[in-house]
Amino acid sequence: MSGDDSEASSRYHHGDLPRALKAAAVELITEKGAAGFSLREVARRAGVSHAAPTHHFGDSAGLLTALAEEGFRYLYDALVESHREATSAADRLIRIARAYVSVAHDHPAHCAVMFRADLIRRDDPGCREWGDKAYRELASGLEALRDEEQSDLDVEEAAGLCWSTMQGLVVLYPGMVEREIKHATEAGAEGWTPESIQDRAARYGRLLLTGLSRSPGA
Amino acid sequence: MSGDDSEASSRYHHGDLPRALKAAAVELITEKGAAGFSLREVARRAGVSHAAPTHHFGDSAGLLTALAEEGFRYLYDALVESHREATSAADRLIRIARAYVSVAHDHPAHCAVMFRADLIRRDDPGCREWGDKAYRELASGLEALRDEEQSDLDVEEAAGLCWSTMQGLVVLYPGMVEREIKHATEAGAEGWTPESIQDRAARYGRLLLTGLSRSPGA
DNA sequence: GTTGACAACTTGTCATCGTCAACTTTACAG
DNA sequence: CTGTAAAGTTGACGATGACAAGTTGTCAAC
Repeated sequence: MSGDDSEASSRYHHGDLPRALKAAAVELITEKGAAGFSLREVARRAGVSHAAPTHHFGDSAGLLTALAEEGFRYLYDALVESHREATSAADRLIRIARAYVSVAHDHPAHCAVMFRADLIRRDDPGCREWGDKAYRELASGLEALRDEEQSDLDVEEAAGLCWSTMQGLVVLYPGMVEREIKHATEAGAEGWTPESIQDRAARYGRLLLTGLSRSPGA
Repeated sequence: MSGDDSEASSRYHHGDLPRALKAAAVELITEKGAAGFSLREVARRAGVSHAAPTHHFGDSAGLLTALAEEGFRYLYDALVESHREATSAADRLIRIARAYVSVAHDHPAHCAVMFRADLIRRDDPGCREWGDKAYRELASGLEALRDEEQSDLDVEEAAGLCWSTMQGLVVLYPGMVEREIKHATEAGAEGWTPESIQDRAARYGRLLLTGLSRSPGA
């Protein structure tokens, strides 16, 4: 009746356990990476017994799938914002690149599982829905680019290229999703700030733009 | 003295266990993905006890690191071959793209661990050595491109872009390293053959080439 | 306002996993 | 023949994911 914990409503036994579990999972993955994830540890951090998550997410793939869905939602939101703020099609491509890196930086734990088919259920309805929406948002930005500047752009092809490049960038460079080999830098892994990777993403976007703006069917 | 098993020499107790373990690991990862990997299962498939791998690889990260090193070696070899067969700098970039996809297709298990900092020891000397060699081979191809066609190409930048794009391509498209969400295809995951992905990689290479061949500092 | 039913959560168990320590077997040097 | 070290085995420990069964809280119906 009176003893509310902090924020969540008193609809359930212990407040909003699903949310608490997802938060704990994010925290754990951020700390130890996707391989360090453990359902029991998540439950422990949420202050519940080791079997509590079962009733909300089924198994560990269920929890991680929920995280992936959330991640795609973040990506979708960021892309929509890019779309909204862009002043030209060219500007939009660069903003898309920055958006991708922003999401990876702001939500590393989500990104660490979003593309891991071995950890999540990629055919989950919600996960698919938001993933598709994010991809379609990217494609629509490229359609605008085609309409404004170039008529012979293969949108599907270009979207695949952009998606792949940004995904590779995020996976490959240190400090983003999980620390990674630093072949591309040789000089050292330090010196990679979120801003520098953002800038790199923007330059890549520009390079892609240049390539996409010429006749692709050469 | 006389009872050789099949191929390996009789130098050790049971032939060439390290090789047998790596082969079993490749088989297991190919079947069940990187997350389905288990040291004990590998030992089981190699016909030895669960603790045998310890004496050769230390722990599971040791075995996977050895696999990653092997994978980088495959990549290096493929890139060297691309370099050798190329008739022009432009042709080289396309061949590099194809090479990357070939390695991912021929050695999916290796590629599934090569970029997984949470599973391998990225600072392992051998792993670093071959990874660096592969990257430098890519960079040298781009240097040739710069020298032959364009003088103001930022090689480091271009190499990063190519590396990221190919990595993303390999990770993202179904049937390659591990089956993945298929946002980029929507129509369905079927219809993705190794050849079609190879062609896609080549087209991406061409697009990148177009972008890289113009002044990057626009 | 008592009862009953269901959701939320707990406790206990099982097979499996990675890692460690101790033991056994084989190869080879002296 | 003997001793030593590498190669491989057995056994054990704590931790994990999944499952089964029990417990607690909540809310609707009467």
